[in-house]
Amino acid sequence: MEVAWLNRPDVDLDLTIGSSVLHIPGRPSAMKQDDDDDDSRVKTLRAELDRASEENKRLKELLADVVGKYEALRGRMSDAAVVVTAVDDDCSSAAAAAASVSPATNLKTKTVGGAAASASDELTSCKRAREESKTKISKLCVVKDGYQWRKYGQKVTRDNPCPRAYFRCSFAPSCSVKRKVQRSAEDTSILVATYEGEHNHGQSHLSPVANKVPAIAEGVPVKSSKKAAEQVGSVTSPELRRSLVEQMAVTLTNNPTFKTAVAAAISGRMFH
DNA sequence: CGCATTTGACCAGCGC
DNA sequence: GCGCTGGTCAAATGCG
Repeated sequence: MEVAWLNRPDVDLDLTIGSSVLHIPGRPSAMKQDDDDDDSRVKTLRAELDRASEENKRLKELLADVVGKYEALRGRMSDAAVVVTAVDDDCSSAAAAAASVSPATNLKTKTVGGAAASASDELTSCKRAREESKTKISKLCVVKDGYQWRKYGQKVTRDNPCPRAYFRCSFAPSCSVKRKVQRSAEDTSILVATYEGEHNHGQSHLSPVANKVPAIAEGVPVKSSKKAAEQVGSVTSPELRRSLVEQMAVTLTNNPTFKTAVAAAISGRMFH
């Protein structure tokens, strides 16, 4: 959209009227009385015109300001559209496993389409916040990596005030994989996940290899722990990385909640 | 009523 | 041996 009329040549906003406008050439100056009257009238008119010019100037500045803000807003709208599009399109190049920035109402563990989403300690501890504002989009990420996790413990560790949650894979009773999830001490918006062990069973909707990048699977920029780093290190080949990216892309593309959440988050940033 | 989560208690490893 | 810390257990609790 464009404020086209602003640039039209037939619309001239400059209403400044110079003193010459009031000059009446060739007028006889003999009649003193009339001259005095004229002088006072001229002064009055000039003063009025000065006021009008002043107001015009102010209005012009105001309009310029509004147009500037409009253009800025338009630019941000474009950027937002690019982001959404990127999520939509670049899903084909995103990382492995399902990760979703979800509305808080999805925080509780649910089984969806055979895959399970496990909530971390932080997620469950924020139930109150969820109840307080169900319409707000949470910054928290619902963990969704294709496996079913069962929480079996929680502990506050020494180096981090945020509690650490312990999960076991409940997809198969014999599976010994464990997962630890803890909010980063430096940035509480970051969830750090650590995986231990290997799944000895198939995955519900993702290939087992996706599980080897737990950090990415959490949908958060993870500061990899030693063990997680070891596991991530096992998928450093470009082919494998590409594969993981494609898998995550598909998952995100098919996740309407993710799209909605991203759009809501963007609009929330724009108007606050 | 069944299942998942919560949470305090317990255990093991490690450093002093 | 003691204390600290991380990890696990299991009874209690909540929810659908």
